[in-house]
Order: sequence, then structure tokens, then C-alpha cells
Amino acid sequence: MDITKIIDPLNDAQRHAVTAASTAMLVLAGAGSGKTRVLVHRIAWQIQVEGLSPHNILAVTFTNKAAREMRSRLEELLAIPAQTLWIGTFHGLAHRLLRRHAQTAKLPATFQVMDSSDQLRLIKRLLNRLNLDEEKWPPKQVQWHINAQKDEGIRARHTSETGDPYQRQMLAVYRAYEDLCDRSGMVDFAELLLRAHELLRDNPDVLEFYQQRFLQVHVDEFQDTNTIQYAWLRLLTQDKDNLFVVGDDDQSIYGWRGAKIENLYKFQRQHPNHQLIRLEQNYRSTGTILKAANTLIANNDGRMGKELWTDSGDGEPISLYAAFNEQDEAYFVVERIRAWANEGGARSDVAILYRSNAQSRQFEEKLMATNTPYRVYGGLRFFDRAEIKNALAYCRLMSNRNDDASFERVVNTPTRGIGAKTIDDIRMIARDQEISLWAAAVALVNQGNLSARASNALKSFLLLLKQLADETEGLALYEKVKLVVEKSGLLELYKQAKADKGEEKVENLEELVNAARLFDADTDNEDNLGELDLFLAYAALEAGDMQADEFEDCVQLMTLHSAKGLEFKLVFLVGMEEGLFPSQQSVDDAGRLEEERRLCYVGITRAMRKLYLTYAESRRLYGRESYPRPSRFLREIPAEFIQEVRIRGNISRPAATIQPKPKTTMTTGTYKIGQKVSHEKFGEGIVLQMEGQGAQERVQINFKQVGMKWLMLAYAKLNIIS
DNA sequence: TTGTTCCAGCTTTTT
DNA sequence: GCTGGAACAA
Repeated sequence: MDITKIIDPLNDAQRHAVTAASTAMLVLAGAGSGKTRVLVHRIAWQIQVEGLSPHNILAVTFTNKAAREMRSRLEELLAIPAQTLWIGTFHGLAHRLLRRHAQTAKLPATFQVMDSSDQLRLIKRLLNRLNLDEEKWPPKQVQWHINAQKDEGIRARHTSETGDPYQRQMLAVYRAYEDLCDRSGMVDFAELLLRAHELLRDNPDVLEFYQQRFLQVHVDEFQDTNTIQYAWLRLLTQDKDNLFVVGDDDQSIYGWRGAKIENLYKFQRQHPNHQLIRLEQNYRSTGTILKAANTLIANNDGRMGKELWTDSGDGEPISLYAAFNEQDEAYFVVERIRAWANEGGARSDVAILYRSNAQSRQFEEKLMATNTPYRVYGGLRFFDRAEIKNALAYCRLMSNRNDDASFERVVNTPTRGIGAKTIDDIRMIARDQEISLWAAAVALVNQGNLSARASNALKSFLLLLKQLADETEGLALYEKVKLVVEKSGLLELYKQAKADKGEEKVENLEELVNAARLFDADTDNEDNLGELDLFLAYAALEAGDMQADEFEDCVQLMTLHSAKGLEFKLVFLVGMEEGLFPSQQSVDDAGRLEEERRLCYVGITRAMRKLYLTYAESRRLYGRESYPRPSRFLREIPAEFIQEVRIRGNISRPAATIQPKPKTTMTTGTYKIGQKVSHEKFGEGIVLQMEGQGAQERVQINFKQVGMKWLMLAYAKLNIIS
């Protein structure tokens, strides 16, 4: 037993937290104060010193990345694999519970996990079926509403019908959505948490089993937990005081998606005997950066209180650059990065952080122009790509024929002559008989009142899936996926697709087969569940982390939100302007403004050695020139820490952009403006405009019956009415 | 089916 | 001002 390895690398506060006797513990861990280290060493301590079996420990994180990091650091410290230790994300662990107890949780064994885009599509279909206008009921809003309800642990049946018409309609949609999910065996992300909570709450034997198993429970980023996540933790631990949570109220930046900073206070109330430990020594940034961050965050009310410090000196002052416009801002940042790289700095140590994704473009352009390698975070993820989703949809249908979303996705992909009309018929039957699209399709074929062509096309699809299911029986997972990719015709489809994009898609499909191979190899599958279902869940739950060229030395571009938890030697915090950061939508609400301030705090504390703050005096936004005021956060940082950069003279003023609009050419053809014409389909109308020449010649006509239309003269059969 | 035109929307994001 | 998706013409 090597205790020194566990406690020697710790400072006093950290050691205190790690070695405390089992108790409810709240570790307030400031940015860069070694919070992961405390978690990992705490677990190691419990195993090696207190003799707890890894089997008895649960550790919960928010991201897969954090979970992986924790596991690998723990295995390194303990020098043994820690397989029986449950480390995972809230969603991953909830999924695991539901797979194990699918029947008890009233789920089919082959239930499928939907990601947000699947969910959105399902909601769109549902609204359509309920004859609700998407204008009045924006699918995004409905989705947000449903998820928010679930995050609070509220089911449709918990809400009474008494609200205003809007509430009542929302409730009806929520209820219909629940029905649809249940019927088709689909589970969205919020449902994973809610259902796992209900599983424990309503089944005392299951609850007791896990309560006895998990003698110690650890939670990372506790300030980001929402209501249902905390309720789930409460069930597992009750009042046993075996809950060890690490968090930082000053870094709570996910309130807008249901995170409850109040859970920190709730935890304190519910565990009167808890210990509170503050980690305030920072091992990341210079004294100047920390003092700036401390002063800024002190403007927030109701903090738990914490002041970061370091013993490694003040370092350089923070630089502030007032750019002429957003072009100049990008130019300045890229020049500084080039200077950094020329002096031997690694580009991967540099980050450009912005409030909203839309800001990345100007930097990308300048980086590209100077041949500086860069990487933008937050793009399309591997498992989100259309070709991958299509392939997975076939897999999902193989496993669960009731998966309507997948059915719609691939019933005519690649095209096999099943048109909108046929699909509409299928939908109709499905709605009338309350059955899945698949079952409706089967019924439609059997009825036989379908045109021969449509019937054959549909039959071929049904047959294809049956064949896939038969032929993949007993094959290894990756062979299944491989066969699906080939036999479905997807591979062929993308091979024939127009040169550029098709090739990439073919490669992605091959990569998918490869991912399946790897998944097969390193999943121990202790629960012996359907490997295909597990792979599909993995694809939904771990959509990220398959981004290419991670190893190239490149500048990192990302939003402030995705920068949380990371650190860089050189950080540019750009777009420090009122209306942008803090964002316009936040300035009128004290609570949201405080969250913006915390976001700024997060941004500042990412910097290890040098921080640049920039703003533009003029910025083009949404096609409009604006002259924003510098962000209030700049004023909240004491001037003594800031040095203004003055390098005026080579301002890159935009050349006055006078772009001649393409003139609409007036053709002197048969038609004149004001001419009365008639069209065999659209009826009578009046010519309003003309453009183009020869085969491209078009006319705009205002038809009495159908309104405004552009028609190609080469095709449209028009008659002049004199 | 495919290409085009039109039109709304426009923080932040993981799972 | 740009972009993604829907609607529409051919």
C-alpha cells in the first residue's frame, strides 16, 4: 500500500478533502485548483487505505471525456485496471441501469436512444399529425418545453388541464409525445434520467440493491446538475452522508439548460453534517490573471465565496486591444499568434475564445489566409453526419421495427421509388390504427390496393430489411454493420455521388465499420445485452470525440462554454462588447447577467500565461453595421492589470465595398411588363418583371388565382391575352 | 428526383 | 448577411 503516492502530490486543502473520514463533502474547487486530482485521489484513498472495493464506488461526470480522464488517471495512480468501478456520465449510467432493468422500467429490451435531432424530427412529425401549425408551435420550442418538464421530473400526467390554452395544448403534445415514444420504444436523453430516477424510486428492491452496492458516490461539476440528476443522487445515497461532490458556483454556466446552482445549497441543507472545503490555490494562471478574475466575479451576488491565489508570481499584464472593426480584430489576433509561433510557441497552446459560434468565421478566414493550422470545436460530430445516421437507421430498424424515425429516414434512401404519396398512405394507416409505420407498411402491402409499382417498391424495402436481419444473424458486430452498409445500397449511393463529397461519405461509412470493430473489441459487455443495441446507444450517447487531426499542432477556436475545463498558455478572449458579451438577451435580467459574468470568469481563468482581451469599435452583425460599447466586464477588471495595445497606423480599413448589383436585363421579347397572359395551370395573370436571356429568360407573373410566380419562358406555355 | 429560390432565424451544448 | 431547410417548378 503506497499512501505517499496518493497524498504527497496534494496541498493541505486537497489532502484534507482526500483523507477525510466518510462524510458528506462539498469541495468548492476554483478554476485550476486541481479538482480532478482531488476526485481521483479521494477514490484511490478509499480503495487503498480504507479498503473499499472498487465495486462499491460510483463516480459521475457530465461528459464522456471527463469520465475517461478520471478512469485513466485512477488506473495510473492505482496501477491496476478498475473495471468494476462505475465511472460514467449521468446519461451513460442511467442508460446502463435501464438496460439492466429494462423490464422493470417498462421498456422493451431493444429500446433505442434518440439524440436531440432524432427527437426534433419526431416532434415535427407529431405536430404534423396533430394538425398543429409549425408557425404557431415551433418544434424547437416544443422540444425545449418537453425536455424542461422532464428535467424537473414532471410527466404529462402530473400536470393538470387547468392552464391557459397554450399550456393545455403543450400538455396535449407532451402526452402524445410520451405515447409515441412508449409505443415505438424510443428514449430521449432527458427520459434516460427521468426513467432511471423512477426505476429506483418505484422499485424498492432495485433501489436497495444499488444503495448497498454504492457505498461511496462521487460527483464532478456538481453545480451543473439539474433537478432530476440531484434527485437521482439523493435516492442512491439517502441520508447516508456518503456523497462527495465537487463543484464551483462561479463556473455555473448551464443554467439555461436546467442546471440548478441551488443544488449546492440544497446539498448543504440536506446534509447538516457536511464538510465544506475550498480549493483556492491555483496552479494554472499568473497572479495578474487571477486577480482580474477575482475582481470581476466579486460583482456577483450570493456567491459561496472563494478567492483564487497563486504563489508563482504576477506575470505579464493583460493586454486589451480596441480594434477598428471585426476584420481588424481578427487581423490583430492572427498576427499575435504568428509572432507567438515564430518565437517557438506551440500553436496548440493558443486558444481564441468567443461568445457565439458565428464569431469564428472572421478568424478562420484570417488564419486560412496566413496558412496557420487551426481547429474549430463544436462542428458536426461524426455520428451526426447524414450518411452515418442513415446507416445506423438501418441498424436500428433491424433491431426495432417500430422505430418510426428510422423508418422514415431510410424507407426511400437510397431512392427505391417509394414516393411521398406512398409514405403519406403509410402514415395515414399508422395514425388511424395507432401502429408503427413499419406495421402500417406491411398492412398496406397486404391490402393490395396500391399501384403495382409502389407496391413492388415497398415490398422490396420490407424484404431488404428481412434479408439484412437474416443474413447478419450470428455475425460479429462489425460484420453486421459492414453488411448493412453494403446491402442497403448506401455505399453504392455515395460512391456514385458527385465527386467531392461522396468520397468523404464513403470514407465515413468505412470509419463506421471500423468504429464497430473497435467497440466490439473493448466492450466487456458484462451484462450480455444485444451488442447492436449497445453500439447504437453508444453512437447516441457518445456522438462526439471522433474528430480528426487532433494531433496536428493547431490553434484552437471554440466558444467560452466549450472551453470550460481546458487551459491554454495564450488566450484571446474576443468580442468583448455589450450586446455580444454579455449577450443582448442577458442584459435585462440580473440572473442571466450573472451567468454571463461567470462565463467571462471561466474565459479569463483558461489563460495560463498571457491573456488578450479584444473588442471592435464597429462590428458588422446580421448584415448590419453596429457600434457597440465595450463590454461592462472590461470595466469590472481593475485598470492596473490591463495594458492597452496601441498599434494604430496600419489599420485595415475596409475598402469601400461598392458591389454593382446584377442588373436585371429587360428583354424585348414577346412579353411586356403589364402584359396580360394566361397559363394552362395557373390561369390568368399580369407580367410584372423579366430577366435573363435566351434559355434563361424568365418572367414574373402575378396570377389572379395562385399569386406571384417566376416562370421559365422556355418551358412555360403562355398565351397572350390582348 | 433534382435543382432553384425563398424565407425565417440568429446565444451558449452534452448527453 | 448568411445559412439551412422548405417549397416549388420542371
